[in-house]
Amino acid sequence: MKVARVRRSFFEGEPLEVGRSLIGMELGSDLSKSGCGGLIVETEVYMGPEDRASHAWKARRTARTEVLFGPRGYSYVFQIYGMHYCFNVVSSPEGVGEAVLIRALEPTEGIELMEKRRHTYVRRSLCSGPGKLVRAMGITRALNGTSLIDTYSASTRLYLLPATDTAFDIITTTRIGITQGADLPYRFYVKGSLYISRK
DNA sequence: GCTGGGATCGCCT
DNA sequence: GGCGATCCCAGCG
Repeated sequence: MKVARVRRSFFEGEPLEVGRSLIGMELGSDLSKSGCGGLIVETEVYMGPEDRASHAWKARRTARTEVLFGPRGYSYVFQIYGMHYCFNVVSSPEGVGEAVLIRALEPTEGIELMEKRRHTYVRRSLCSGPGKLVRAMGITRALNGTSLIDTYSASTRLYLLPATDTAFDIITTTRIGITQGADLPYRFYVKGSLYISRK
């Protein structure tokens, strides 16, 4: 049983530091009594109203982004390109809208289940992208607004565990797939990892 | 009310 | 490397 989840205070740091600190942590899901998860090897930070790439740009709120403007430590899951989903963790206090996008995992648990969900046995491709890891982990829009901190209960089925192995270097670079704010160094990944979405 | 673009992925050449 | 799939929402009228 996973119990040592991260605490709310983890998300109270400076946004870019939170994004960087998530590297090496374990993200897991325990859905339908079948756990799976992996080590976070790639993240991107989306700032609040001032970040043109952020859904919180101009502090515009919609039904879709409501969770993004909620309290820290909750999952923000949204659909992209009509067919994929992205998973974020809200890292700002209520009303601000900063979040960290989880972009890639090194698979560690429930590999067979993730292979089944992804229809591939290629380990390095299982979770090497935001849409891929969401599919592999069984994360759906139903998990939008799920707490990732402190308590573990029947309704909180996603968890984050502190990094156990921190013997890696982190590369800081620009975010992927955006046009606005494309020059900002808000992306982090594990140097040399086989499991990142792109160099 | 219509149109175009988006924090993607997998298949094609 | 290029492209289509396919939904949400912003911008325009």
